[in-house]
Amino acid sequence: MRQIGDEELAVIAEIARMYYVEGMSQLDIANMLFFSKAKVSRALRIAREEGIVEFHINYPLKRSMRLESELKRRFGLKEALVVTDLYSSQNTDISIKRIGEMAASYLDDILKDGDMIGLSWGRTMYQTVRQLKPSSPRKIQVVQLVGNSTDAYNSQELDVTSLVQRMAHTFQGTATMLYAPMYVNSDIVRRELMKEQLIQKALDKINRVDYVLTGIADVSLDGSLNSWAGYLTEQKKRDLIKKGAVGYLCGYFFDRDGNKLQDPINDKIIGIPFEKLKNGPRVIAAAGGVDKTHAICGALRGKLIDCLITDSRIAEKLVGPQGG
Amino acid sequence: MRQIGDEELAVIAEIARMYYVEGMSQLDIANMLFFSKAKVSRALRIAREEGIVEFHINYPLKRSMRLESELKRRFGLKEALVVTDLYSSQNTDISIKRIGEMAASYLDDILKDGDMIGLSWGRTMYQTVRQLKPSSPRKIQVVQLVGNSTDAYNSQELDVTSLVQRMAHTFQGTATMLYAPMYVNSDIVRRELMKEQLIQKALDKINRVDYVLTGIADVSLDGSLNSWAGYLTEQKKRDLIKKGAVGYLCGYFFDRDGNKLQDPINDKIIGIPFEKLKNGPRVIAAAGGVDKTHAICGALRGKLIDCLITDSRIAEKLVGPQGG
DNA sequence: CGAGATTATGAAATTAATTTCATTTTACAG
DNA sequence: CTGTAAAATGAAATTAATTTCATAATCTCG
Repeated sequence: MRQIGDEELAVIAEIARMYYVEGMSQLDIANMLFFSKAKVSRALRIAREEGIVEFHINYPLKRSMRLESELKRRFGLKEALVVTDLYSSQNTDISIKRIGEMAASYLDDILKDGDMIGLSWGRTMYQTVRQLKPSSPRKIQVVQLVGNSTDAYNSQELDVTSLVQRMAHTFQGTATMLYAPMYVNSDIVRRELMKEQLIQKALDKINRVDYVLTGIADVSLDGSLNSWAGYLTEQKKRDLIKKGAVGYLCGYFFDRDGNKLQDPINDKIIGIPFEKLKNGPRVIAAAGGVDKTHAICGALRGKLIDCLITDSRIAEKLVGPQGG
Repeated sequence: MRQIGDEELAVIAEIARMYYVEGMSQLDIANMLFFSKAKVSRALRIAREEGIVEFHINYPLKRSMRLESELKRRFGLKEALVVTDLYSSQNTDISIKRIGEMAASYLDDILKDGDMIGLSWGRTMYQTVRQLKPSSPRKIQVVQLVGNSTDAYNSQELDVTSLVQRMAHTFQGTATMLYAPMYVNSDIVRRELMKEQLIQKALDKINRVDYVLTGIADVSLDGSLNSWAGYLTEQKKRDLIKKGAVGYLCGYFFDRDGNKLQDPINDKIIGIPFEKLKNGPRVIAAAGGVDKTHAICGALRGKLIDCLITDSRIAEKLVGPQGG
């Protein structure tokens, strides 16, 4: 993508301010700054694309009580939050933003002084952390649940470590990082690494978290394929799917019944133990997007999660006749 | 103004989300919700007007170092912050928002644990407090500098007390309120009131603040006239202007040299003593808008303030040949 | 330096958003 | 119930924003 200079960015920001904040017309802006109308229009597009201008809706997201109680009943969930729209968006990014907003407000509701919460990685986690607006600060402990993935889609911000630190900072709590890669191939190296003081201490904290906050990824040939690039080969993915993988959560691939998949990759993880997910902390999964139904359904059937935050489109499918 | 129902508000919020957040066209939204295009367009107007959608520009405001140092030199200010535009907005509300944004970021820079800051009232104060985004919490003490004005333009949010509480809450500091009217006509009543424990304690704190944060209002026949309505009669204003009043700050009317105006109204105040402004705390004044130049100039000449936060249009006039 | 490719530009064409205006619906006093 | 005023509505006209397209500027690599 094309690079935008600093000076240019300032002009774009100014144009965005004039248009959105001041409500000037593009024509007036163009005349004032001696630009063509086209240039102003293009500047505004860049402002939106680059996040120079952000839109915020001061109105709470709508929830569907019907779907929430149906989900709870059907899958024995302790809690369910279903974000509804008046229409159904087909855009994954937007679903994820909305689910993240809902998750952020839920966390603000439930977290209390002294709580320990473990964080996983992914776009939904990023959107959740980004949108946290604590109504009051809390001395929570935020713990990194899994090691760092190779490059977290090449973005600093999506990195687990950053998320953990950001969340801790937002609540004015403390952050505990797990300074290790998510997967370590050599058994010997992994075992030794896990004995290191620093790692050991983090793993110990992971075992004591009150809450686990994670996303759920779907494993399919199309789907979120691209996101995984650079860190899971196309071949390996096909292999996993053949073995029955439908979803992925906290580093583990699981099948349609939510069982940990029999594959070496699932034993190379540095992070929260799989069994710990099923008993112990309250596992909050925030997940949505174009089609994560199978993945979420697997996680639900395997009782991997206690609280699901999703959107109405997915919830409808989950409670539908073929759902449970 | 017309009343908008709750259900309708939800629809408007949803439309705003679809248009601004998701980037859908108004036509698509109209088709999806079975509305006319006109209705969607009107809903979006309401969303903007009612603040259901808010625009945020992720780019720092530009400052003019030239004007800042010139102001400091010319008026012996300890500090000056000048917000610049690529163009000159004629809209007072927007100037005030921008100055408030700058003031908010300045406060985040300077306030330290244990600092005591006194707050005055007005639209600029409101915009400042609203836009505070502490980079870290601080145990500051926020003190109400003047009593409550009769109705603060009929708006709860603009009320000094609310501002003080909100600022304290934002920084996670403490709030000290001055539970009294700003002006008390009867000398006896005023003196007795000031002896009350609660008031006395507040006044005592006021005398010990490290910073004073205030706006500056201009006193002129047109100008911000309307804002003062209900609390200063047209006749009284004419009278004050005849006596030489050009500006107003922390409850006091002052003349073009920044001297406290000789008028009974200036002795009926419950709040920070006038002399205290000139020696003691660092007085930070945030002020701008269509024409506050005379008022600000008076305050500067009288050395009523130590730090001025304003916009480039006013700063240019202040440093211009006729300025000092 | 220069040929080819890439990117930037603004006038004009197209598409989208807003406003007008005539009509319908709703609110409400009698 | 009326009758009247006020508010809401959508088709059409107007105005605003975006995209296209032809051209100009800039960058890239031999």
